[in-house]
Amino acid sequence: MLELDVKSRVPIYEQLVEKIKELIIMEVLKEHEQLPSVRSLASELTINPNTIQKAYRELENQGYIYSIPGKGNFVAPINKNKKLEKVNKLKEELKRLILEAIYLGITKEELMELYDSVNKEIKEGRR
Amino acid sequence: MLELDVKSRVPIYEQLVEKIKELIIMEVLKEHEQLPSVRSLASELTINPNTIQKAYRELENQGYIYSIPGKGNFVAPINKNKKLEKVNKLKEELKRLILEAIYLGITKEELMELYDSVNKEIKEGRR
DNA sequence: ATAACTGTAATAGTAATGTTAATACAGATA
DNA sequence: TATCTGTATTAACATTACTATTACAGTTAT
Repeated sequence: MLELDVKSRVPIYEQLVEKIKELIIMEVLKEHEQLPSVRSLASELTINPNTIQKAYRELENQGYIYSIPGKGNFVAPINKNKKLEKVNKLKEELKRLILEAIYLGITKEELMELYDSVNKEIKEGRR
Repeated sequence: MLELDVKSRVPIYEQLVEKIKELIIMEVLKEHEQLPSVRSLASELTINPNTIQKAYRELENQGYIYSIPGKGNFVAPINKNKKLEKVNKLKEELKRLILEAIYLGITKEELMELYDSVNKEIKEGRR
C-alpha cells in the first residue's frame, strides 16, 4: 500500500506524507480512522521510527491527521478544503506541463488522446 | 536567460542541464553555436566553474553538445531524436498527472479549458 | 613568444540534509 | 503490571552538492 523509493531524491518522510495525503483525499482512509503506529509502520517498512514520526508530524501540521498521545494518530475530519487545495495544485502542475507541451508542438488533439488512453486504462482496471 | 533556483531540491548543475537542453531543443541555440565558456558563465551566475563543467559534461554525455578543448563547447547537430525523446518524456509525465486528475474528478472538459487558457496566455504574449 | 583566452583534472574542504540509533518519559489500556 | 501508544533528545553516520584552489594543455590574437 505504501511503496517507497529509498533511492529517490525526495526524502522518505516526504514520500510518506504525499502517499498518505493521497489516501486520505481519496477517502481510502476514513475520518477518525487510526493510522498504523509509529513503531509498527516503521518495522513494516523497515525504516526508522523517527522517520515515520516526522511524516506524521508533518501531516498533523498540514491538518490531515491529529494525534492523541498514548492512543495513536487518526485521520482528521476536514477533507473538503484539502481536496480543493490538491485539485488546484494539480491544475497548476498541469498548466506548467501543457505550456511546455505546446512549445514542443503537442496539439490539443494529442492531449485529448492522452486523456482518453489514461481513462481507458482505468476502466479496464489496469490501474 | 538561465534562471536558477539555488534553494531548489534539484541540484544547480541539473537545472542547468535541463534549461540548456530546452534552449537547444527549442532551437534558441543553433547547431554549432558556441556556449558561454565555463568560467564566464560561472562568474555570470556567481557559481563555481566546476558546477558549470559538470553540467556541460552531462550535456555532452547526453549528446546535446560537443566540446573542443582549448576552444569551447558547442551545440551538437542532432536535435531530431532528442526532440522526440523529450516529447515522449513529457507525454509520460502528462499521463501521470492526468491519471491523478481523473481520480480527483477533473473532467476532460476541464483539461481542455486548461489547455485553452495556457494557449491564450501564449498568444497574448504573457509567456 | 607572450598573454589571455579556452577546456580538463584532481583534491580537499565545507555545508546541508536525511536517516539511523539509542534512550527516555508519559499517557492509555487490558 | 506489562505493553501498547506518542513524544523528545542527542549523537553519529552517510550522501551529495558545491566551493576553493591549483595545475596543465590546447587555441588564438597581439
